[in-house]
Amino acid sequence: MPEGHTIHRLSRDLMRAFGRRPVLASTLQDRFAAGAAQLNGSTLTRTDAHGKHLFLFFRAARPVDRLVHIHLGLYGKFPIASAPPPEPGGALRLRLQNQDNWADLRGPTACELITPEQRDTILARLGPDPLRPDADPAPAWARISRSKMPIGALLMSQDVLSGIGNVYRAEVLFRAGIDPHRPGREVDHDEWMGMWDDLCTLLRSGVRAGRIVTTRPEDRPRRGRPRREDSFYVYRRTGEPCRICGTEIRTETMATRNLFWCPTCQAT
DNA sequence: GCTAAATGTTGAT
DNA sequence: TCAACCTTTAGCT
Repeated sequence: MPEGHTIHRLSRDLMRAFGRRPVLASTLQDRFAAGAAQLNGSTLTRTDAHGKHLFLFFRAARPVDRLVHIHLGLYGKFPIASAPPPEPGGALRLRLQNQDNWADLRGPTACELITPEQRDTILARLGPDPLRPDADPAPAWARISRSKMPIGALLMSQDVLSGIGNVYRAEVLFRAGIDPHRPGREVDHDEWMGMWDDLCTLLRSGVRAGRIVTTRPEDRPRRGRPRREDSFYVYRRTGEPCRICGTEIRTETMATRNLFWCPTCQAT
C-alpha cells in the first residue's frame, strides 16, 4: 500500500474520522504501551503528510503537546472503519477509537512520540513532495542534473524528492520513455519537468482512488470493469509483453528494489 | 503448515 | 552488498 498517495490519504481520513475531539488510544504491544497511554483521551488537532511520513498532532489535557510520527514502511497498514471495532487482536501497535470510528495500525516501521524539533530534522532530510501544493521541483532538479546515479535510483531517493516508491518510479519512467539506467545528469530539463508534472497528476489520482493506476485509458481493455492487472505498464509484469510494443518486460535490482522496464519503449 | 514476497529504510561490513 | 526490522498474505505442500 504505502507510497506517498497512501500517506496523504491517510492523513486526510484520520483527521475526518478523529479530528477535533478526544480519542481513545490503546495498544497490544509493550513497546508502545507508554505512548498509547500518553495519547489516550487527548484531542487530535492536526494531521500532516510529507512524502511517506505521517505526523499526528494531539493536544493533551495538560502539560505538553504530543506529536506522533508514523512511517508505514514496506507493509504497514492503518485501516479506518466505522464503529463498532472488532475485538483487538494480533500485532496491534495502535488503535484509535471514538464513538463513530476506529483505526488499527499494524506493522509500521515507525510509530513514536517525537518533539517538534525531531519533526524538523525529519523534514530537513526530505526532498520536495509532489503532493504538497507548495512543492518546488527545482532542488530535486539540482540534484538530478549533477548526478551520475541512474535516474531509477534518484527517483527513489527520499532526499531528492519524497513520496515516490517502487511502483511510481517504474511507471513514471515508462510513461516518459526513459531508460531507468540513464544517469541523472543525462536527463534533460524538459524530460524532468515532464516526469515531475506526471508524478503530481499520478499521485493526486492515487490519493483520490486509494490505489495506483498508471495505464492510460486507451492502453487498457475498454470493456468490462477495470481490472487490477490492467493498472500498470511494467510493475510486476516481468516476462509479460509490453502493452505498447509487445517486448518482454525485464526486471533487475536497482536501489535495493525490483526494477521493471521495457527495453524497447525505454531504450534510452 | 511452511516459505517467500510485498507499494521501505537503516546501519553494519 | 547484505542483513535486520516490522506483519500479513499468497502460493505452495
